[in-house]
Amino acid sequence: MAFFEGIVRFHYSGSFVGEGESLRYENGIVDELGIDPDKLSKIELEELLKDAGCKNVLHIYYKRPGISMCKGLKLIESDFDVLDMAGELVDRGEVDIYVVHKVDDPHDAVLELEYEEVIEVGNEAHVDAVNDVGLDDVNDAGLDADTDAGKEGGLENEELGAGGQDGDRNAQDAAEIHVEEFSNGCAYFVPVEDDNSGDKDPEVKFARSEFETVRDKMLDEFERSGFSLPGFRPIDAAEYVSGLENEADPSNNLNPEEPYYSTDEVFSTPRLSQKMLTQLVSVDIKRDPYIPYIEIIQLVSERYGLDVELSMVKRAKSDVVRSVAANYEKEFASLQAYGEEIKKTNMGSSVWMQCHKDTGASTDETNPTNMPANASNMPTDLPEEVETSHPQSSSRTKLNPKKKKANVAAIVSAAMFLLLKLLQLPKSSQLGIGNASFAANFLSSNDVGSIGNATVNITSAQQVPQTVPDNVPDISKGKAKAAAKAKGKTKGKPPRVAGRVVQDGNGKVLSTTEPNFRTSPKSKAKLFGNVQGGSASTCNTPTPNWFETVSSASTGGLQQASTNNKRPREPRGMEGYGLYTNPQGVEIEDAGLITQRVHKIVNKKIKSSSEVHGTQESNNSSLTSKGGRKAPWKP
DNA sequence: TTTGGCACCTAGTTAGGTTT
DNA sequence: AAACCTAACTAGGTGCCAAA
Repeated sequence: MAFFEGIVRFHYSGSFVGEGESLRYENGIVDELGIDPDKLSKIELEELLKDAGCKNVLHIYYKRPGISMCKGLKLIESDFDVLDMAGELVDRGEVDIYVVHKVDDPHDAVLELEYEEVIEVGNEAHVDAVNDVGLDDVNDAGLDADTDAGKEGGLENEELGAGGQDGDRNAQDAAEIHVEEFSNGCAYFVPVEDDNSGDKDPEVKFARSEFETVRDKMLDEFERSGFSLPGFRPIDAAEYVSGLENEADPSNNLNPEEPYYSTDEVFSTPRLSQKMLTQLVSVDIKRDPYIPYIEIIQLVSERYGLDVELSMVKRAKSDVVRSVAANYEKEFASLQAYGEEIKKTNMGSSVWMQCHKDTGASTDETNPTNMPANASNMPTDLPEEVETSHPQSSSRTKLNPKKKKANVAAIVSAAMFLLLKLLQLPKSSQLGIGNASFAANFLSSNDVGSIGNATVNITSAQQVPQTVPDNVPDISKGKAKAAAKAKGKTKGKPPRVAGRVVQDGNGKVLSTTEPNFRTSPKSKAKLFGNVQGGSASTCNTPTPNWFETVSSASTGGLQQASTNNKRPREPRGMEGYGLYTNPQGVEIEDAGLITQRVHKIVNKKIKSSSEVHGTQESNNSSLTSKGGRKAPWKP
């Protein structure tokens, strides 16, 4: 039940006319609805309009109350805009929404597209008309229409309504202007037709012939539409197979009201290429790199009315992510120069950089950092090679290729880096919703031929605030609570990482101890296979010195890795803790809750007959060697 | 060359069982 | 009841191939 409903006034089926302060929306229908601002979303808005019979929606604007039409219109592009609008609705109690419709006639749409191409070659005469056709480039900053096409042509569009434009001009008007321009010297073609350079080059020659084909088809298209242009080549009826005769002359159509759809490859609806899709969704993917494919498909469907295949979406997303990563690399590469510049231009500045390498060394020697990276303590006595995955990356990517190998020291170094980053947070800091995790796959083989992999996850837990901060808008509190609730669903109490961090008063890390990864003897046995009592895997890698097993509460000795002699419960269980102290040694806070989970999933090529850990310790992967699902295990 | 479809593979989550 | 674990599941990435 809504506690508050604001009045939302929908204006649709009309169009913007006038200019400047006299800009207005005319010939439209107005519907008023009482709406709970908390329930507003872009999809909800579109649904409401759809229910009202409002079709061909191109753009939705809302007008900020109390501000004139020409300055107060804001384009609704995402839920963020809707949130802004909801804020206005709460403040003012009402808000106006204006709908700009698409051009109905497909012919007009074609002309509109082609018309913009004319602008790209710098024909100033058309700039105003573009805005008339569909408010395409009206933005939210006072409707300053600044088109990319206009920019390329060295033009700058005038503010909507302030440039002598007739808002009620329709696409046909635009097309006529377009045609006039063509008949007056065929501006689109002249630069190419007059260019005789490179005639001897076969590629240029071929390109010219292609151009002529395109030009002729385009002229044919105009002819069908009743336009007479210089250079027109009459359509050869022989080119058309039976059933397409009517296309040669629109007047022969049985139903003149029926819109003409060309089957011409140039003017028919172009196929949405993967590259185009990449452009369409790149903003959304950059905004949320973890956006699921299905959401992208829905988004494209809702926003553009296009159905796209999953594999296309996959590739598009992949391209965007790759391009972003490339940018990161460039930016990272310039960090040092940036730091030098800061020191040079701002005397007295200090620049600290913490670098992490994928090689064995964990720090760059040139780094003047006071954050100990413990490179010298990095263990090097772990199993041979590991595969790595990037923190917070859920899957293998091209940037983290399957075959990429790094030594164990690098893995632990990376884990350390993550841990230090976590501990480095000031007392009041939160990582936000979500886990930061690091995973390493240990590929272990040994002389009896078993091959396995283990995953070590170091996960920051409970980083979601228990209470929603006051500065979080009401509208998002529910989501934050839901996320917090969802995070809290993790079962059991995972083991912890122990470490000591000394901070200064500003939360800056002065020193740390190397964290000890503590886990049960059984898990240790599974990882390293050298504990008395046998092991799940039969590899005999020495236990690294950083890997600490929990001692017995009664004997103080190490526990046996055996299901019939399990580690007894201790008051602190297996919990480690992170201790924050100030330089005087006074505890600041319990860093805790940086957890480690150790799993082992072993794909044994030769199954051992002595699986000492019983049913729970089954080392069979749930996957077959072919990647399929195995039948559920039954005792 | 692009796209769709598929197989294969990996990572992360969680329900529910087992052990202590 | 807590700690720990596995199986089942979902989501996603990569490579290959055939068709357009």
